[in-house]
Amino acid sequence: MSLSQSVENILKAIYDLQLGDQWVSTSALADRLGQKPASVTNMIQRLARAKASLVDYTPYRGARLNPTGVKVALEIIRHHRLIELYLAQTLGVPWDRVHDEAERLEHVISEDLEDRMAAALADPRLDPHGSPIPTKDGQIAAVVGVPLSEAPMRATVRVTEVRDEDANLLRYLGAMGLYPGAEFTVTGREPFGGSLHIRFNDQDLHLGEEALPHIRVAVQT
Amino acid sequence: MSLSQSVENILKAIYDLQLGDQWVSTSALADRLGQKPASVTNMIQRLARAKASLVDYTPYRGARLNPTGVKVALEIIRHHRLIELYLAQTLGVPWDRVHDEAERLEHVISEDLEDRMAAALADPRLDPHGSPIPTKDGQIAAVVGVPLSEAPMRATVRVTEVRDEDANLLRYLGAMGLYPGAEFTVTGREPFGGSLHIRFNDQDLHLGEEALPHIRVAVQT
DNA sequence: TAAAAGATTTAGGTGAGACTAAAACAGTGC
DNA sequence: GCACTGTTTTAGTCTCACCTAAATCTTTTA
Repeated sequence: MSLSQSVENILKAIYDLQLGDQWVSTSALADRLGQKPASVTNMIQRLARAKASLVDYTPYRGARLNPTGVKVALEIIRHHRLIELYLAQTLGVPWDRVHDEAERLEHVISEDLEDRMAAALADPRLDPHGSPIPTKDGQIAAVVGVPLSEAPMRATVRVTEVRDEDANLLRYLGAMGLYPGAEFTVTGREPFGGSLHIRFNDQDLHLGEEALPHIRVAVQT
Repeated sequence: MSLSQSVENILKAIYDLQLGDQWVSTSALADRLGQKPASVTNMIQRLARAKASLVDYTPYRGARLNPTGVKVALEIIRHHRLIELYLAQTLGVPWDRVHDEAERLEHVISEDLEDRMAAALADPRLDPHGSPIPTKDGQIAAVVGVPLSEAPMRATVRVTEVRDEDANLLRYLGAMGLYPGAEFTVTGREPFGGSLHIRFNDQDLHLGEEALPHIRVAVQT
């Protein structure tokens, strides 16, 4: 039961976009995958009427993963995040580049290689962006922290996760040393739009509004 | 100028089968690639009439790489062999399994990753099977040694290379410790067929005729 | 509540990469 | 030098993964 890269990518996209047991629209998927909605509809329909189906599909509602689909998606995400951490840790690939590399590698590594990387990293729980790595048996830790946009004013917070898709943001944060684990204080918020001023490491930084949903923080007590 | 995996594979196959500037037949390529001759003809024709052509093709004669094609093929082979060595050395993948893994990975690693692996291995010259790794600028060392079938009787020889495609042979040789660098003596040859008896490490081993062309040795003076 | 706006699907098309069956060609043997 | 044999190409078909344009459905709004 080996899947094409296209299928693996669409499963991953559904997993990422699905909230609870809600449906994911074809246009949201098309957006995420950089394809046209009609193309996604087509793929999803083929996927849904395959024998060993992984997704449920209702016309005009959208798609969602069934339990088997979730398991498969988590396997792919495990590959992705293990590879990211391996590349960062062992080969020194900067954290803003590991995503693109993992995006291609995740589809072609064997289970054996997965196991060897995991062992070399001593069964890690988090990737370089702070995202949890699913276990081999398909468990995934709950998300920690809240989006930075919801952090209270003047609070001291610790970065728990930075979403890995936006290489520019990662480069910017990385240059500042603002990795998961770093602590900073929320010093101000623009009245409209909501971009944020923070104090980190004796520097005042400004985070644009579009960056905030990509950053999760835990408010320190 | 990024090539599909199918195209990369066919270029590699032509490189492997091409002797000097001779033509490689479509059926030989089909054999090597596990496809039908008609499929190969089709692919080659498309390849040959592409603008930036990498292969010459003459109907009923076959295909061969032009200088640009050779350069591209060597880049892919560099990827393949670097990956093999990296997996063996760094992750402990046994030498009979690195080939299959590299076969998939070679098409998806970035130049940056190639460089990082090469640096981690201190710019290696040979892969785990003793095959030369092309340099980044497309040079490749000459083959060392002769096929074991041509080794003289009672000679002491040193293994220089074992072709990586036959996992069973690699497993057998590996179990004996017979890696590149190992020395043994040719003790006997079967009159017909030509399978070989050797003495290595105080053991008498028997190598079937089909194994001999896959093993290259340097005769010790 | 009906029409407009927006989202989604259907219909039809393309190119890559494979296949089979049939036709064309090349090399050999008489 | 011609027929036979085996190789190679041509012709036609299939699936996958995308696309555009047109039709259909859903939701919003007047």
